[in-house]
Amino acid sequence: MEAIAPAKSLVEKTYDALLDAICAGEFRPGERLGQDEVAERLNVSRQPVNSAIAMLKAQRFVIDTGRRGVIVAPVDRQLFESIYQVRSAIEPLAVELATPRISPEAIKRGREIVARGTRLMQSNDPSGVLQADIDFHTLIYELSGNAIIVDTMRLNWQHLRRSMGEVLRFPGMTFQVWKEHRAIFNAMVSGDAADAAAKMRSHITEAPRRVVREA
Amino acid sequence: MEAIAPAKSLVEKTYDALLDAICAGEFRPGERLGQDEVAERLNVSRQPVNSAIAMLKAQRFVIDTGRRGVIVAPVDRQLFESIYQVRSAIEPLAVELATPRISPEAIKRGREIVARGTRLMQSNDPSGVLQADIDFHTLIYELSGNAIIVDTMRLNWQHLRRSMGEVLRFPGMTFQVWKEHRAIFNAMVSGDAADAAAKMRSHITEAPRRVVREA
DNA sequence: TCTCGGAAACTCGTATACGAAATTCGAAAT
DNA sequence: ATTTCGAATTTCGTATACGAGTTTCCGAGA
Repeated sequence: MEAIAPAKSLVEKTYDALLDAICAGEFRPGERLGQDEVAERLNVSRQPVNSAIAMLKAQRFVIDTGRRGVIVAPVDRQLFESIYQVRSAIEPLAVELATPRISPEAIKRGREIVARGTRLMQSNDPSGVLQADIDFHTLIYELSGNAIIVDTMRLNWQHLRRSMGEVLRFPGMTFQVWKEHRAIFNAMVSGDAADAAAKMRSHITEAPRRVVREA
Repeated sequence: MEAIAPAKSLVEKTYDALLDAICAGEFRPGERLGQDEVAERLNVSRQPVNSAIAMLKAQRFVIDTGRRGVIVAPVDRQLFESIYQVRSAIEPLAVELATPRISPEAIKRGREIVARGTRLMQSNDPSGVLQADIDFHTLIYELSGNAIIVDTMRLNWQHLRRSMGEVLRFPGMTFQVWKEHRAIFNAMVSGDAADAAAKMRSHITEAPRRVVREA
């Protein structure tokens, strides 16, 4: 029952590869992204690379220097804070919308994610925990039935991956967070949307305080 | 004191032209968008058109048919509702953030927009009123100092333009709305962020009820 | 040694070319 | 008249080519 593979174009593959490389920190902030260089690395012509970079530019992952191509955008504390401000408003909404739409399969999947996150916490696997964090929140976005939330937050999480890659300790990297995830999800399962949303609100509001703060 | 013109590339110009044409309803939903056709119409080669369409695809303004190019996305009531759900969360936040950052020039500009919107209401100019509506909310996004809000809502308003182009009466097309705008802005000017945010919340929550509802 | 000028090399944006997939259209068969 | 099969046409995705603007580099002059 796999959704049919849409046969990605080279532009899409290039975009995905670049975005992932940037967010995983394989390209350093400020580093120049040459089209020839990327094209050779991915074994495509410059044409798909040019298109992909245009999209990354519109999404603030790279910056146009005006003269010779683009550079990887610096990791911006302002952007990080902007995203958390937005999350403080969007996440509780997503929970409200998702709670009455939760399904047995979703419950199963949610519990699996919480268990996985908690387990990876114990085995001290930062990137695994981050992925579980993303998965947990993305599950809620998808359950919300709101396509705008899904799309918007997908991009925002990519930005967050960058910020969190810089510091080893990130908001999801504590036991407290996974206790909160569990509590939020339990409230959702029990159908108490208001309680779940309130728990989510404080979850997000407290999260940035847990990050090491630096200019 | 004009910001220097960034010398837009053909890709950007093509993207802007296509987006505006789609949102203004010049291309009908479901209509095929041929690259050659667009290229000729804008006097550019297919290359910038291809890039621009790739971006529009990622932003849901056009849909890939898989076989021969793309079609203009149908105006989707679900999308409209999703955006209003998001706005119900984002707009009050934007007001909270913007209120303590308001400047004398911003006050001047805000009053000008409200006056213009009210005036165009009276002269029965729907597209002018819509533009004033967009301007009013965009001013608040910009004052919020939150780049994510600015970027996200710019795209969302383009989607809304499409929805509202379908129905002659849209949420901004009533006197009540402009009375509310004025009240919100006055609360912001007086520095009462909580009151302004509350007023904005009900402004957004009530708005969709004012639109003619149709499948 | 340091500065300056200009030529060579690089890199990007855009145009054009090419191959593959899909659609269209017409002719032959029923 | 209708259906079917395949060749011609259309159109896209991607590669390659080209022109313009920048940067780099090196040698001449101070």
